[in-house]
Amino acid sequence: MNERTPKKGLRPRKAPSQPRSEETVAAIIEAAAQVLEAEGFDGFNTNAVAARAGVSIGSLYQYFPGKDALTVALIRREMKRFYDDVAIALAMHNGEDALTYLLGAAVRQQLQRPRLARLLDIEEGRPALRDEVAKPELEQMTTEIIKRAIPQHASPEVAAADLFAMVRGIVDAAGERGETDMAYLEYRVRAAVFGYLANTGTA
Amino acid sequence: MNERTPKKGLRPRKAPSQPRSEETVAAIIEAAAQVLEAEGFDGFNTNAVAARAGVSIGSLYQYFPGKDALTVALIRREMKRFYDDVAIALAMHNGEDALTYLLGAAVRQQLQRPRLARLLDIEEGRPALRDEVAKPELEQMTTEIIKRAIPQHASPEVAAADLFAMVRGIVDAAGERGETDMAYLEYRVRAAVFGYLANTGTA
Amino acid sequence: MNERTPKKGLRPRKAPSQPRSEETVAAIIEAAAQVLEAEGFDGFNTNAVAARAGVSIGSLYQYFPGKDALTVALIRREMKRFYDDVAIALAMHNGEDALTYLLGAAVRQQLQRPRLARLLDIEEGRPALRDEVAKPELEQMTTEIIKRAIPQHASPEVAAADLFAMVRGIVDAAGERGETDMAYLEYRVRAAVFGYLANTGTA
Amino acid sequence: MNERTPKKGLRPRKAPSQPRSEETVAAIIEAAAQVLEAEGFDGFNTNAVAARAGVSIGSLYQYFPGKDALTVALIRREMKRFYDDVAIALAMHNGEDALTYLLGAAVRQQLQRPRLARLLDIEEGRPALRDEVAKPELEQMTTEIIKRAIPQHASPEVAAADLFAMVRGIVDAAGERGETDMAYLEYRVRAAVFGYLANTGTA
DNA sequence: GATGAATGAGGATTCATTCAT
DNA sequence: TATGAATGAATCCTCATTCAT
Repeated sequence: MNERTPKKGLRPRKAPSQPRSEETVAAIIEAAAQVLEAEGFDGFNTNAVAARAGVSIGSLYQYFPGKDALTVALIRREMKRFYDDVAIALAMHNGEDALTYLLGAAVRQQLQRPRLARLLDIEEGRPALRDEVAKPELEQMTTEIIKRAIPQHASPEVAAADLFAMVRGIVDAAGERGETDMAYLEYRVRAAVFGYLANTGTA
Repeated sequence: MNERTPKKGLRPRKAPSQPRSEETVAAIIEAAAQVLEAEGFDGFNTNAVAARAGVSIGSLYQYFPGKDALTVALIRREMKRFYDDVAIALAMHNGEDALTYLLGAAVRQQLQRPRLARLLDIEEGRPALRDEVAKPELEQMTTEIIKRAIPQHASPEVAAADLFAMVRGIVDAAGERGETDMAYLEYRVRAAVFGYLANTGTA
Repeated sequence: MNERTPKKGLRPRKAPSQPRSEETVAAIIEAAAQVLEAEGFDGFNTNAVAARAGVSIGSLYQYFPGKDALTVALIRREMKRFYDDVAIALAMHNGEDALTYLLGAAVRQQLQRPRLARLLDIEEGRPALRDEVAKPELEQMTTEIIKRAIPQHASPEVAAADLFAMVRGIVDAAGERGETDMAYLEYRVRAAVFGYLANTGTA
Repeated sequence: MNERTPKKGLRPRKAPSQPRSEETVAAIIEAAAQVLEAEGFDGFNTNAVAARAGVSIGSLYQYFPGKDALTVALIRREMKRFYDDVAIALAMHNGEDALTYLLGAAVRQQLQRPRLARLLDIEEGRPALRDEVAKPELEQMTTEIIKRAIPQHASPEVAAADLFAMVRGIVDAAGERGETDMAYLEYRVRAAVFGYLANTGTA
C-alpha cells in the first residue's frame, strides 16, 4: 500500500450489533495496543493482533477493513480519553487552572503506556491516516483554553499547535527514557508551556 | 527483522578508501534521503534506493551490510552538520549567545528538508538503531552550553534532554504543517526554550 | 481486485536483458499455459505457475507486476501466432482463398490446445484485461480480407465481428467435446462462414 | 474447491414446500443474477448474494449446499425459459418456422440480460457444473427440429451442437459490444444458421 | 428456521538479501 | 568489483462455510 494509493476504508466495517461482537472488537483493539507496545512497528501485523486477541484473522477483517483501520480505531480509543479531559478543562472558570489541568492530563495519559503513546503519535502523522485522525475540535478547544489563560495572546492558534508539539516532544522523550516521576515531569512541562506563553504572549 | 533479533552489522561494510567508492557511498546515502523524502517509509526500500542512486542493488550491499546500516549512515550524515554547529556554539564566549546560535541552527537544519528530518527523527527512535545513533557527546556539549547560559541551573542534563525534545517537537510539527518562515519559528522556539529555562533554572 | 479497481500494471515489468531472464520469462508463460490447461481457473494461481516453471514466486513478480499481467502475456503469446497467419492470408491475391486459409489457421490453432484456447478466450473478455488485449489491427485485417472475398458486402465490419464470434463458438465447443478431426471441423466452419456471407452479402 | 474435488451437492438442499421458502429461494437466485450481472465473477460471492437478497448468509446455506449449487440453480432458471420456447417450437408443423422461432427466442433471451447470459454461458462450461447443467433433452429436441427443417441432413446431432455454439458465439459477442437492435441481430443469426445448414445439409 | 459471528485455508504480493556471472 | 536475477519468508486480505444462539 503506497503512500499515494487512493484511500481505502479506514472506518470500522460494521457497527457490532450483538454484544458478542462488541467484545470482540474491543479485544482486537486492545490486542493491537499490546502488540504495538510489545513488538513495535516491526511486529505489528494483523496476524499477530488476531492471535493475541484470541480471534481468527477472519474475525479481525470482519470488523476492520484493513490494518490501517485498526490503527485508526486504536488511536481514536486513546484520543477519546484525552477528549474527556479537555472537556473537563473547558468547564473550569480560571483559564490558568484549565491549562494546568490539561497539561497534567496529557502527562498522565502519555506516561500511562509511554511506548504505545509514542508509537501512536508517529502513526498519527502517516499521510494515509492523517485525515482520519485529525482533531480539529481538540485544537479548537485547546485554543479556547489558551485564550482564557492568556487573553491578550497574539496568535493562540499557533500557540496551541506549538504547545501540543512541545508537550508531546517532552513527554514522549521522557517516556522513552523510562521516566516515571510524573510530578517532576509535569513540573517541567508546565515550565515549558507557561514559559512559552509568557515569552510570546504580549506580541 | 524483528526487534529482538540479535544485532547485525550497522556500520558501513568498508571504509571506502578509493575516491570512486566514496562517491558511490555518498550517492547511495543521498539517494536514501531522496527516496525517504519523496516516498515516506512505505517506499523506502533498498531496491528503490539503489535505483535512484544509479547503482545496482548488489553494489549497495557491497557498501552497507543491510538496510538499517544505510539508515544509520544517513542519520549520521545529517547529525554531522549539527555537530559542527554545536562546536561553533561551544566556541562562543557568551552562554546565551551560544544557546541562541544553537537553536537557530536546529531550526535551520530541520526546516531545510523538513520531511526527511522528521522521518529520521522517527527512525532514530527504533530500538534496532538506537545504540548506533546515540549521541552522548552531543548531549554533553549541549549540557555544557546550558551550564554556561544558566550557571545556576539545577539539572542541566535533564534540561538538555527536555530542550532537545521540545525543539524537535515544535520544529517537526511546523515542518509538517508546511511552515517556512524560519524567523518566526525561531522566535517561538527561543520563547519556549528560554521560558523553560527561566522557569526551571532557579531550583 | 475488484472490477472497478483503477487498473494496475498489465505490461511485463522489465524487458529481460540477459538471456537467462528471457528463458525465465518464457518458462513462466509456458508454465502458466500448462497450469491453466491442467487445472482450469481454479488452480490457476501464481504460486502454482511459479512452481511449475521451476522458479521462485519472487522471480515471477520480477517479470510480471501481477497475475493479470501474466495472463495478458500468455494471451499475447497465443495471439501472435494468429497474427502471423493473418498476415499470410492478407498477402494472398484471391479473397476467398485468404479467408479459407484464415479459417484453417483458426481451427488449427484452437484445436492445438483446445482447453487453453477456450479458457483464454474467456479471460480476454474480462473487463480488467479487455483494453490490454484488444486487437484492433486484427479485426481491421480480417475486415479487409472479407472485403476482398465479398466485395459487395454491406457491412464487412459487422461481418468480421460475427465471423470471429461464430468461429470461436464452434471451435471452442468442438474442443470442449474432445473433437480432433480438424478436417471435418474446418469443413463445418467454412460452411458456417461462407453460408453467413452468402446470406448477408447482398444487402 | 479444486476441479477434481469429489463432487458435492449441487442440488438445492430442500424442495421448498412452504410458499415462504419458495419466495426466499427465488429471491436468492435473483440476487445471484443481479450480483453476477453487476459485479462480474470478481464480486460474485455468497455473502454479497445473501446481502442483496436481504437474507442472512446462514439462510442461503439452508437452501443451497454451496456456492456452485446456487450457480446451478440460476443456470437452470434461465434454461427453463428456453426450454419452454423449444417446446413451443416443437409443436410447430413447419420445420423451418420452428427453427426460425427458436433462433428468435435464443436472441431475445440472450439480449434480455446480455452480461448475465454471457457469464452463465461461461459458468456452464466449468467442469464442476457441467454434469449438473447438461441439457441432453434440449439438444435432442433441437436435433429433432433440425431434422424436420432439413430432413436430408447427414448429421443433425453435429449440426445441433454447431448451431448452438455459433448462435451463442454471435449473440454473446453482440451483447458484449452493447448491441440492442434485436431484429438486425436475429437476421444475421438466421443467415449464419441457414447458411450453415445449406452448406452442410446435403452430405 | 433464521441469524450473523467466527473460522482459517488459500492466494496475491513485497522486499531484504544472496550469489553466480 | 559490479551486476541484477533469483530467492522465499513474511504479510495482507478474501470468502466459502460452519455453528452457537
